[in-house]
This record gives sequence, structure tokens and C-alpha cells, in this order.
Amino acid sequence: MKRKISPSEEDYLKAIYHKTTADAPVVSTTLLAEEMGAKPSSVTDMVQRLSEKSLVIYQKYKGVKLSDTGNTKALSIIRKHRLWEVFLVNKLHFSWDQVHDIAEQLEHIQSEALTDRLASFLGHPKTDPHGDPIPTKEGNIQSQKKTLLNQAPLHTPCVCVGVEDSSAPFLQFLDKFNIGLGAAIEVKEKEVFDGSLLVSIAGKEQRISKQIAQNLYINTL
Amino acid sequence: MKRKISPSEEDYLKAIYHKTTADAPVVSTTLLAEEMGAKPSSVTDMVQRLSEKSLVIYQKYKGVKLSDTGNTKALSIIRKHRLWEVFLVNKLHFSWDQVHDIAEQLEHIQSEALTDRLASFLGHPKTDPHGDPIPTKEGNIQSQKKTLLNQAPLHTPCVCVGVEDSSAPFLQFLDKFNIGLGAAIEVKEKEVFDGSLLVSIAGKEQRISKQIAQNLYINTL
DNA sequence: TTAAATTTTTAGGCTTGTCTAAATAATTAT
DNA sequence: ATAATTATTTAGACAAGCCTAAAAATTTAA
Repeated sequence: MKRKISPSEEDYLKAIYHKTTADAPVVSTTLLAEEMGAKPSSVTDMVQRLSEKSLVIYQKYKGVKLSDTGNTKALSIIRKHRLWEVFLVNKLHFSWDQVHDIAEQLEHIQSEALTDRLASFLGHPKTDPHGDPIPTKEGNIQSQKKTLLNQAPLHTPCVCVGVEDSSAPFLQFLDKFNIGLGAAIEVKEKEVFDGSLLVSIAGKEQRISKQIAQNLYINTL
Repeated sequence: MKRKISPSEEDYLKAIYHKTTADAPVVSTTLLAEEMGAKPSSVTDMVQRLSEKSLVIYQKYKGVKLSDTGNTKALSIIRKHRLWEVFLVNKLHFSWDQVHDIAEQLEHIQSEALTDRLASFLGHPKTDPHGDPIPTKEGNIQSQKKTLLNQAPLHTPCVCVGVEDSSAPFLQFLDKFNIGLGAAIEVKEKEVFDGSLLVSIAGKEQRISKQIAQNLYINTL
């Protein structure tokens, strides 16, 4: 009953997880193809195989979503991915823009004991280096109420808690502005014309484009 | 010119490395098939592919050996394998009989930066948890003069430096005898009849079968 | 030194995961 | 409401890695 899941299948489960939300509970093969860097026809193929294994719920022409088993599996992969990211940053001193590709590989290592011990070695971290929550062994994931810097109140001390876009270029860009997780940010001024913000970061005032502000999560203190 | 090497191809290179020596510089497809848990015909297939990629030197019906590039690649995989074993034992506190299968997977992770930082994080260890030498980044491997407990001189203080057989059952068996790397061993008596030894391990006298003694490496102090 | 036994390779097939091209369903626009 | 467009699936092909069965080369034995 419990067939093995290949690395490729795991990647699909993860992609489906990331592309479905409460609002849009199913994802189309085309969107999934884009996410996976594959052709829609290949996705149809794979999704049908995953459906036979009861990992996804798939209706022809209607899209696909994870089954309960598939969801659990996806969360376990995401857990491993994020734990490895913490390891790479905290222990091996990689920067937050370098870890994604390596963690993409490490997430497929199969050994529950390894994951358990890794989590313990890292001190059971709650979030990864980009501020994303790490699911528990039991598959619980803490969905935080996320506020974009965009919508932050004026003249209120805030702290950076995550990024929406975790691509290397964006993260490197943030580094130039000295913005990292935990950085103190306060919005001084909001420009109506282009949506840019005047913010103080670590005491220094800087102007930040709308595009940046739309991809940074903050919490008020 | 520099084609990608698949995990499976890496496994073959490693197997060829382990099955060839100065005495027997080539290995047969049958022996390799045994090592890989595959049929000889499958091995012929793969070996021909590897030959096209110039990773091995293969002569039909004559056997196969590594090319210089293949040797370098094999050493890099062995380096990764053994570094991960050190990580698993020293940092995650696995026992030496638990790490092989996990390292089998970790050795295929592709990132030179990762290997470099891992080595540095571990303090550039010279040997793995079984006493096997870790090749350097440059592909140098220290071939130690290995003495089997079998051939150890009588009444001479020795120290355990490695194992010939690193299968889980054998390692677990050694644990029962309190034999680990660095353990002090002295041969008190050699039984001619069955080749068994009376040894003192950590001060305690124990009788050890020939089979065990043939698979344990020691150095005199 | 031939014949028998063994080893090794070849040939043809299967699965996974991808592709392109063609067919079909769904959506959008007239 | 029907035609045009777009999205999706099906069909057929291919490479990697494995298999079994058959053929060929090598080794061993008579």
C-alpha cells in the first residue's frame, strides 16, 4: 500500500503545495508546468501517476490538489528543506541567498532519524533563514499573519520577519540595504506617486521602491 | 566536454575504485555486478556508457578500470561520503554502524562549496568513523600501512585504527566487545587450533574469534 | 587441441520522466 | 449561440537504468 515516492514526485508534491491556497484550492497543469520548468503534457502524465498513488486529487481539465497523504508528505519535504537551510546558514555560514539550491537536493535524503537529529542539533528552530515557518514532525505548520512592509503603519517600530520573494537576486539586494531577518524598520513616509517608502533601517534613512516593500514581511513591535 | 555524472554513474565509479587494487588493476563485470547488486548485463551497459564519457577504461571481455578523470571523481565522492559520516557521528551522534546508508545518499549532493564548508566545520578530519582515510580536496588519499589484529605481535600494546568489514552487524558486534577506534588492545595469546585470540580490551581479557581478528586493523604504540 | 563449462556481451523489453505534435475540451469573443 | 482561441490531454518517441534470454568469447578440462 505504501509505495516509494521518487525525488521527482516529491518535487511535484511540493510544487502543488506551494501553488494551492485557501482561495485557490486547485492548481492547473499549466501553472504547475511553469513552476516545475516542464511542459504541461509532462505534468498531466505525472499528476495522473500521483493520482493513482492517492497522493493528489485530480480531475481532468479541472486541476489538481493534494490529498491528505500528499499534504503530509509535502510538509515533511518542506520540513527537511527548511531544516537544512538553517543548518547551512547557522552552522556552515552560508548566506541566505545561497542555500536554496543545496537544500533542494538535501530535502530528498530519506531518513527520519536524520531529520529528527538534525532538528535537535539545530535546537528545533521555528523558522528558516527567510522567516518561513518549519513544519513540525507531526506535520503542523504555523501560518503566521503576515504584513507586507507595504501595509505597515507609519512611524511605528517594526521588525523584518520574512520575505515573499526568496530568490537570490532579491536577497542579495536586501543585503546591500542591510535588511535581514530581525532588522528594525520604521516607515517614515509613503510616496503616493510611485508607492516608494522612506524608511529607517538600523537608524539609517533610506528610500525603498514599492517592489521591495511588496516582498518584505514585517511585524509591529 | 564536461558532461554531468548521474548518481548511478557515481556509484559505479565508486564501486570500480573499491574493487581495483595495485595487484588487480581491472575488475570484471561479474564482480562489479555483485558489488552493485545488479546483473552483469546491466553492468556492461553502464560501463560502456562510462567509457564513452572517458571516465573508465574498458576492454570488452577484459574488465574495466578508472581513467584519471574517473579516479578523481571517485575520490571526490568518497571524500564526501566520509565527511558526511564524520558529521553524522560527531555532530548528530549516530553510532558508527548507522551512518553508511545515510552517507550513501548524502555523497551525491552536488556543491563544492558545501563540501568545503562541511570539511571546515568538522575541523578537516583525516579519517572517517571507521578509520578510513578521507581524500583531500585535491584528491590525495593517504594509504596507511594496515596491520590486521590477526598479525599483531604478542604482548605489545596496540590501538584499534580501523575495520576491514564495515557492515552494521560487524560494527554492532564490536560495540558489544567495547571495541571502537582508539581502543587499547593487547594480544595475550594466539590459539593455533582455530586462530582465535585472547586479548585485553580496556583492561578486560576476552577471547576473540579469528573472523573478528581478520577484520580489525591495529597499530602498535 | 578440441570440447565443455563459464563468463561476458548483445538483443529486446520494461519503467520513469521527459519531450513534440495532434486531438479534444473549455473558455472567450463575436 | 456559435466560432475562434486557449488550455489540457492523448499519442508516440526517446534516454537512462535496469531486466531476461540468447549469442559469442574466453577459460578450463578431457
